[in-house]
Amino acid sequence: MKQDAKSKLALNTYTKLMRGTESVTARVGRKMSDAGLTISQFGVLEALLHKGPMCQRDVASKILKSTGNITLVIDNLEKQGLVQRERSLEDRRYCTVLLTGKGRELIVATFAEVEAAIIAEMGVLTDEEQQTLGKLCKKLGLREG
Amino acid sequence: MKQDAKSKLALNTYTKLMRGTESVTARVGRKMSDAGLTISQFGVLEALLHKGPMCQRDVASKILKSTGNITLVIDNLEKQGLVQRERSLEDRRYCTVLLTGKGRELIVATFAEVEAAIIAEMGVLTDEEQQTLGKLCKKLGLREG
DNA sequence: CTGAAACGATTAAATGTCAAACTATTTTTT
DNA sequence: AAAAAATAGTTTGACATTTAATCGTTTCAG
Repeated sequence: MKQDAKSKLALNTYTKLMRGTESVTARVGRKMSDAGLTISQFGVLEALLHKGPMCQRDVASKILKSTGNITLVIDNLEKQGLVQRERSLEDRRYCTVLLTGKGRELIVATFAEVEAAIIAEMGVLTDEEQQTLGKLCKKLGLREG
Repeated sequence: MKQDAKSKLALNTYTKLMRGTESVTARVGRKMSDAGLTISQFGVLEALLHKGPMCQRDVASKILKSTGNITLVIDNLEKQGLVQRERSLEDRRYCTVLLTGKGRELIVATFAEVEAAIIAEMGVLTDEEQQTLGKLCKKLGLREG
């Protein structure tokens, strides 16, 4: 294949990857916003649900956002009574963040919705296609830079 | 395959898709921020470069953002002297947005950088893999909802 | 033990994002 | 032609995001 055609293929593939992903993200994201949650808020609650209480730094690394960001997201979740901060007694630099009852209820229900939406989205691909897609995406993500 | 395993596969594929795409986006996006442009700003300039002057509504639909958003992005580009607004004379509701010389220079150079980065990113996949990835992503994006 | 370095969290400033309300202009209806 | 509907753009308010600066706390080295 000529270099020029190779470039076109690469750009074309990139575009399809972006469009497809955005499209899926938008539809799955709607389940979150239907529940009154942003994607980040959902991510925080989901991490707390599945990994248990943790400090803000760990939350940040779990959802791949900056710590400055997490402060605000948790502020907003706290205002809504979905999570609670507890300053650690042993090391007062740490804030442990934990779900409230209300928060747990909401994230359990919303997670189920989101999970179903993801399964529906991926359902347009056969199992084999999904495996292939996963493999290719993993390859793309590898060279962490 | 059992339903449970099917669900796991779907969630797993979704995660890989998101991670891989984020990873690529971050690295390609660095070329834009190196040039002092945000992703949105790049998108606007690129549209103007390749499609020629257009009104804000068309810019918005081209980069898939809300019109309220575009107003601000173009405000910021205008402040930097990269684009220029011209109120249409026939229909005064329309603003035609066009590149300045400075804007054209910047986007031509930056686009080349970004294009090279994309080609490099996709280069970890063989041509055949790229074709497969493109096809699968297209399938995922289809059911516009 | 004390000062320096490291670390977790917070804050601030710049930009982006959307949705919704609003303005100005044009087109359509009656 | 006047009223109503549609359209392009702007503004506003709430949230997100990053980077960099700052605050308070803890650890560690001398």
